Amino acid sequence: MSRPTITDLAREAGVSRSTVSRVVSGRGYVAAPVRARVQDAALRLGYVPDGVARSLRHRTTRAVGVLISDLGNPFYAELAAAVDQTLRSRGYHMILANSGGLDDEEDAAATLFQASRVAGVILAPVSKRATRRLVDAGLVVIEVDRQLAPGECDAVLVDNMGGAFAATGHLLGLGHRRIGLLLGERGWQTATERLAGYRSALVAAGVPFDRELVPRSSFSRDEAARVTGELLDRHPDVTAIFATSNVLAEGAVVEIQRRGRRILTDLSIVAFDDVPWMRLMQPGITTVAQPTEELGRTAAELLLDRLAGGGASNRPVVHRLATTLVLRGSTAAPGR
Amino acid sequence: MSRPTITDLAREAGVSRSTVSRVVSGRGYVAAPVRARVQDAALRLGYVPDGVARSLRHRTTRAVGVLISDLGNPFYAELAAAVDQTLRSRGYHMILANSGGLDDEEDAAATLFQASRVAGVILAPVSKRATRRLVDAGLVVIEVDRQLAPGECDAVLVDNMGGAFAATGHLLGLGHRRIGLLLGERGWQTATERLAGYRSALVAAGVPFDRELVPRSSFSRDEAARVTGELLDRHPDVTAIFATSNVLAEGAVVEIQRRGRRILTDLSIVAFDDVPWMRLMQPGITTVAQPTEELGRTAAELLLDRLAGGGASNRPVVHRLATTLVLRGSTAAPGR
DNA sequence: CTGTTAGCGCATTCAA
DNA sequence: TTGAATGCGCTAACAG
Repeated sequence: MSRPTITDLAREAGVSRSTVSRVVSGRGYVAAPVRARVQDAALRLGYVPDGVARSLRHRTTRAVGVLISDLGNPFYAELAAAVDQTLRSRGYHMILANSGGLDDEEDAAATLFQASRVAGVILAPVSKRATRRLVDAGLVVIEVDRQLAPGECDAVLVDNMGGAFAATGHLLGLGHRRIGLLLGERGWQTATERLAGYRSALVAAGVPFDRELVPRSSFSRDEAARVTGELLDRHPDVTAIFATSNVLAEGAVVEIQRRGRRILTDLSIVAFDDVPWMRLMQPGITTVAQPTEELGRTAAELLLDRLAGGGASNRPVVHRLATTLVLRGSTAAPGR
Repeated sequence: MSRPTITDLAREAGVSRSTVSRVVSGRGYVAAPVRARVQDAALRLGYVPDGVARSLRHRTTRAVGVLISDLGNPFYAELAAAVDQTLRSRGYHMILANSGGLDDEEDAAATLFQASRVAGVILAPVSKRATRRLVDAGLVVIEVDRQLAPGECDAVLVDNMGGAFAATGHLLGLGHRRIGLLLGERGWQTATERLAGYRSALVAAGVPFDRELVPRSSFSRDEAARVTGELLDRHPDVTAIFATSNVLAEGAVVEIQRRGRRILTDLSIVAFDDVPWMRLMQPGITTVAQPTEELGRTAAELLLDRLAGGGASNRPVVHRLATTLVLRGSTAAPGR
């Protein structure tokens, strides 16, 4: 009734358990006819090797812990999909968890990963605590999208500053001087770097930075909508908005529409992170595209290479992937 | 250097391994001071119980295999997120795999789940083979979104026929008589049921069914765009399109825009499956909303209940969740 | 209340 | 080329 083990297989095929082990694991010598007999029995019994027992024996698994902020956000979903695909093509699989950006959840996930004896971890970190703990426990860990523990593990990031510089520069080039910036939570590395890109573009153009144009908000759509409203109320001279994530952009668009203002004609908008709806809008949303699929693939490959190459032997590497400014119709000269 | 085990803990705390086991697993009697001593040692050593060894001993894990078609599709991503959340709140976690709608991939995932000794499986099935194998192996399995093995396991579905009936009825009520239907791959239960809803709404309105208005395509965005183009070319009398998934709707919208036709004014459109961009469009896309979060939560709860209640004791249950027609601006009387 | 013993299913010595 | 023996880390009788 319960699932067959090598012992059942051994009895069925009339050989010892060791021999069965050799054929199912594909290691060691086994005479061809014996091998065939065992394989036959395996098929008959519907035998599937017990990965748990195997893992205990090998003291590691083929599982990789993947921790992202929010599966509902298409950016993270695509990232996870890319990680999964790369992992599977090399015989690994993924234990996926959402942190929701909460460090308690992140800690819980880290514990889960440790307990599961995963081969490694890929995470979009929330606090450096979890990363550090995992690294200290001897696990291979890769930080992705954000880096909170530089020098302690590999990281795969995008050029946030360059992307933000390009986006802001594009608006400035069109003649905008009062540009609202939707940033999400401060303190997150992506936010900090995108802010830096925005500021340095302003400096390059000789336009003064006005902190009033950078309202505080969370990363949520609704808060982005709210602060967009406040921004437009308090600063009617704002002619463009740079929303530094797909969700923030969504909030901004919702609010602009709610007020009956029209994108492009009344207000230019640039986003960060290209997601499908931005192409569907009319006009399409100009945005800084991230190489999301490459981000996930690179992280997974880095991890797998570390595993093959014997862990954290060499020093940590950091990949910075380039972004691309995708011009669509949502940006034009002000006051048109 | 390697991770501490109960043996290390036992030595550190000066007790036997069984006692350590009792305190870390929280089962059995342990004197308070001894307990404290062990917990102390655990903290000092950074001990985390080995879930693999535990699983081997218990002959089951706290992992649930989750198989969906495509993480990149917001419907599945949201579904997976809901499953994950419910699972985690009850101490389980998720091994997530993408089938991409391919039965080979599904088989591979089923094998992985079996090998991983998951407590149960939630899947959006591709072929009945995998479900059957899993059920035969004694696993608790829940089919979600589609049911391919009726009577063999629980299923959580939405009222596809009712939703399609409502959507089509809405268009008919506005006066449309020639309604294109984008269905995706035939043979998928969702497609079949949505087609049935479309047809019965036509019957109810006394409008003849024309198979020419139901072009063949896959579920991909690009193919949806292509067949939308062909449909509009061959049948200029079509005044409305019903796209039965969010991705198909995306393709239809892209093609309509490419031709410079305008939604609502030139052509009404109704979708199935409410995703964020449909609210962002102007006009917003009228659609049949699925209770996606509830779908995932219900599936997870059903699974967990089965596990608690001792497996597949009682007969399979099927949940049919209601859909809601969300009226937005993309539908109007024809020829306006 | 605590320790001893045995074994979950598998892979790996080591002998034969 | 095959089999016997051992142990991965943990839990569950059972005896003390």
